[in-house]
Amino acid sequence: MTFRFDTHVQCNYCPIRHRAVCARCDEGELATLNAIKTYREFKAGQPIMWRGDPLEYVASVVKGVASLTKTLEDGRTQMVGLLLPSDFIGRPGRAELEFDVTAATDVTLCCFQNMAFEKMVASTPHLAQRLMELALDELDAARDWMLLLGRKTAREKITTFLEMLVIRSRVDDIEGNPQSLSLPLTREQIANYLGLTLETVSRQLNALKKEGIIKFNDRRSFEILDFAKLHALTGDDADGGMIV
Amino acid sequence: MTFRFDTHVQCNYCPIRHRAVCARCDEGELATLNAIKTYREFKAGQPIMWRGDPLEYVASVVKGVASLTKTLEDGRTQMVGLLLPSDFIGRPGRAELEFDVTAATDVTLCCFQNMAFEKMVASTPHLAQRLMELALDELDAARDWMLLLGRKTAREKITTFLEMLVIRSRVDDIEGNPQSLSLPLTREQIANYLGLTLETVSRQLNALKKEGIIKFNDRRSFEILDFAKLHALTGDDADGGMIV
DNA sequence: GAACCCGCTTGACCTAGATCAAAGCCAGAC
DNA sequence: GTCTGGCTTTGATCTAGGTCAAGCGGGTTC
Repeated sequence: MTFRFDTHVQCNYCPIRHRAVCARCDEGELATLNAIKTYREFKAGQPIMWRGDPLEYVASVVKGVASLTKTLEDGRTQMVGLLLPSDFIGRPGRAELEFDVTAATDVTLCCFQNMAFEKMVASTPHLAQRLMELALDELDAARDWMLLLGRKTAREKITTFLEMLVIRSRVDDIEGNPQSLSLPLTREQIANYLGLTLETVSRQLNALKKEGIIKFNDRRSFEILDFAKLHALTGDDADGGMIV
Repeated sequence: MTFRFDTHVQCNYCPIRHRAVCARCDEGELATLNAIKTYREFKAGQPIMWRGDPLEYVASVVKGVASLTKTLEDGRTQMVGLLLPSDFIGRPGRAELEFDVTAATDVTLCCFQNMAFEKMVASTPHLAQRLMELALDELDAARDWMLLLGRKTAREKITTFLEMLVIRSRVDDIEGNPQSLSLPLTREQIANYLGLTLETVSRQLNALKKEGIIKFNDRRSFEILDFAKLHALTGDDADGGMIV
């Protein structure tokens, strides 16, 4: 089944219905949300929100990939989060963002006007709870990434990143080919996510290809040929908190 | 005024009363919390909680400094958080921790038995709200640190760290000498926080001393001699999100 | 007060990854 | 078809910070 998000899709048919901020809402709550939501589309590369802007709406990512980035005065940038479908943009009780949000691929958002949403959170424990869960998930992810940025080698960073894509996509593409994955970022974006340069990313990726661990179909999609070897290169322990 | 935390201090006299998880609680709510709280003390270096342990209690740091650390299988470790007075340990709705918590200095905690606390959160919006705020604060801090770990130079890392100590201590030591700051971590701990080696930390610190930007009183306390120069070395923009 | 330990400093050297530079490879525009 | 511009690859070189190693307080123990 495919959807067109430029129309007002019913929540029941929404692909992220059971994982997004609305996951725990009952039919009544959903109806209320449904009334205040609007879809917005962004082309790859388009800015979604800027750091410091007043936060007019909050949103769930329905489709596509968005990135959160921070920048130093001289232009060095670091991605501080990658938003995949069902992830949430916006922070309850905060007036503005601490980073830029950009569409990495074409993105569809399910947006809620901020004030209305806040009001609804205050009176809907199901929403408040879920928001807390999502915030804690992000915090865990941020801390895993701190370990990666501070202590992992280039090789470990790349393999950890690829493994994360596999794990997240297993959840996401229910019907899709589980082997062939899309690489939603350019080499430069990957570099900014991993705290590397784009040259190092390119070299590592091609080295993994030569070693028969991964294979590219085209430049933006790849397959894992040897998952065990990939995992062994991440530096994480065998069980490692990641549930596969 | 000084307190002895081995006795059951009244919340009203608690030094972190207005910033900790209980900040928004009214008198009645405070009484309930007061009834279920206990103080615990830890000597510097002692483990407070281990990763993967079931979370028996949650706590506020009343006094001292605790660290959150993650470790790779080969022993490389990265600090993923530094808990100063009023910071909270534990995560609502989560059964276990994703990292180790260790006392960096002597630490006093105000502990709440987990189940009782959870129950109280569910029925006390003041607590739930404050918990959410604290989680988002931690998330912001984690993301600032991701930028530091991924993109800053050793010099920038050290100066950012020192600046953070100054800013946090301005809030903390209301009556203390604002100039002389305690350095609550060893060189090795600082290195683990900044994604460096202890040798590099030592060299950078001594270089800053030679340049007349900081000065050591003894190995564990220092003064900032030139705050403007210090800030200029952090790589952050002039306004930079940090409110000083 | 000698021995020891632990955290720290300092020096010499090395390497992973950055930097600089030059092609190669599409995909879309005209 | 070919031009153009944005990615990507690949090579040569450089360097910040890591690694290894030796020594230095100064606080505690016996």
